[in-house]
Amino acid sequence: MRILVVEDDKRLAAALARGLEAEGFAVDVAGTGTDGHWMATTFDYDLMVLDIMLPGINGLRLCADLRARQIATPILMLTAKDGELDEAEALDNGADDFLSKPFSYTVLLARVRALLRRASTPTSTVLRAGDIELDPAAHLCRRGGEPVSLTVKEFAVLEYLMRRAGEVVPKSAILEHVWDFSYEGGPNVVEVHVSALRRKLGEQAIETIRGGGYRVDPHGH
Amino acid sequence: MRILVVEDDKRLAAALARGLEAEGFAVDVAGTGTDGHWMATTFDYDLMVLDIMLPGINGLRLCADLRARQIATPILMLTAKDGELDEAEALDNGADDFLSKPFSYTVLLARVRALLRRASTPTSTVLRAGDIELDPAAHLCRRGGEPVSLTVKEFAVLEYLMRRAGEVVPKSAILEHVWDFSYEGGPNVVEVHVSALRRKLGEQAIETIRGGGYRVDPHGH
DNA sequence: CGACCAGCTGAGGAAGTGCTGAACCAAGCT
DNA sequence: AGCTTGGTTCAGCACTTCCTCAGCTGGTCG
Repeated sequence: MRILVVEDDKRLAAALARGLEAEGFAVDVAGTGTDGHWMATTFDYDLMVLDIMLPGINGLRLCADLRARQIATPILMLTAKDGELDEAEALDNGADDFLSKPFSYTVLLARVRALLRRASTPTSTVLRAGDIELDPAAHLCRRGGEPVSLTVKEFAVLEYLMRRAGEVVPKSAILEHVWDFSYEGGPNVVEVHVSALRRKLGEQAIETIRGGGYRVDPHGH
Repeated sequence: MRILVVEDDKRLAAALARGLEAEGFAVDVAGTGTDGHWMATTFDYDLMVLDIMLPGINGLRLCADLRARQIATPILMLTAKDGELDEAEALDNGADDFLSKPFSYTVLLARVRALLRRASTPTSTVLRAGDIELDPAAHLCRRGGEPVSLTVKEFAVLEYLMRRAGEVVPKSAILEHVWDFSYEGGPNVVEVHVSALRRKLGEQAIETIRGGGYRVDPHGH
């Protein structure tokens, strides 16, 4: 899951990024509204956190503009302390939720989770594909009922593939969603992790589409 | 379990804090409605105790506002002596329960426990996971029927993990809920206590998810 | 048929993460 | 006061995880 944070306060931005990364999200940070706009329209995020007060384009404008471009990504707006007006405006401009500063990281995380949950399929927390099931909340993976232990990265890759079960997912997409922006390595990392996953889950768990990417079959081969 | 007490009578507030802390709760105290509002929106509490009469924002307003912000934390309202009106109003404004002054500490504690119980699993006072059972009210822990003596902190950590049985709980979450506001230390404290718990309850009682957090299995491994 | 390209995988190394024993401190008890 | 107990910090250790690299495989196309 990839998140864009647009926030000009460097300390806050860094804290958010660190915290969210610790939860397994891939986080990109933009320091101005203009940068944020560019990144939001250039890459494909699963959620955005926008500060309302920004140099360049402000958060409300940014939000409204993204909506106008049909970008439906959930947006969490950070409003100034006790600015009740801001909050109404945030919602009017297409934000999904707001949070007034100062806020605790835990609250933010809860909101982020709620938004992601609301945005994704509103059913069952367990992902299934063939004889493989994956429970992201419990960090639990089973193959034919037998538990399989996965590392955090492996889990993230598999989760992403399974959320897109049936589709061919290009390596670049996996890279973009599981690794963050600042990662400079090549697509081989993905291959390495897929290889590890296959060792644990069986050859046929993940199909390779040469020149295209990977694919997990929703009904197991 | 972390509790916010908003009470302007310093003596009462201190007494409540001391008492609840002795039970193993992490307690933060606010002396005015305004402070209370800030803390309630900034940190993530498991329960709040609000006095209805407060300088700044009064208890009812505070409560209503928190509900408007989608904060669903259980709220116990302290109403003035025989104010039957207050009680109805408390409930109307989103409080979960009330207690009219003067009250005994024991009664308060019972209500607090009831609210916490209602908020998590909607049944039974005892938490169970595999062969481990935990009775927060009696401060009692058994492993396979055999009593195990736990310190207050150990108990608190285990209780939090067991209320979230099945989920992966990040160390940061444990820190936020078991330690209060003023604690500045790192995540190693959690490791130390988990280590102690494992020594007493067995290696497999608490699972480590590297890079993720800890998890207790509801059915015991 | 042979060169090339995409992808696979084993090895190795560096960094990160977690565990635990020991020391230290504060508070309560005798 | 001394003792005991619980909580915290710290440092060293062990282990895992992740990434890079390089050689390999097998399909594809000139």
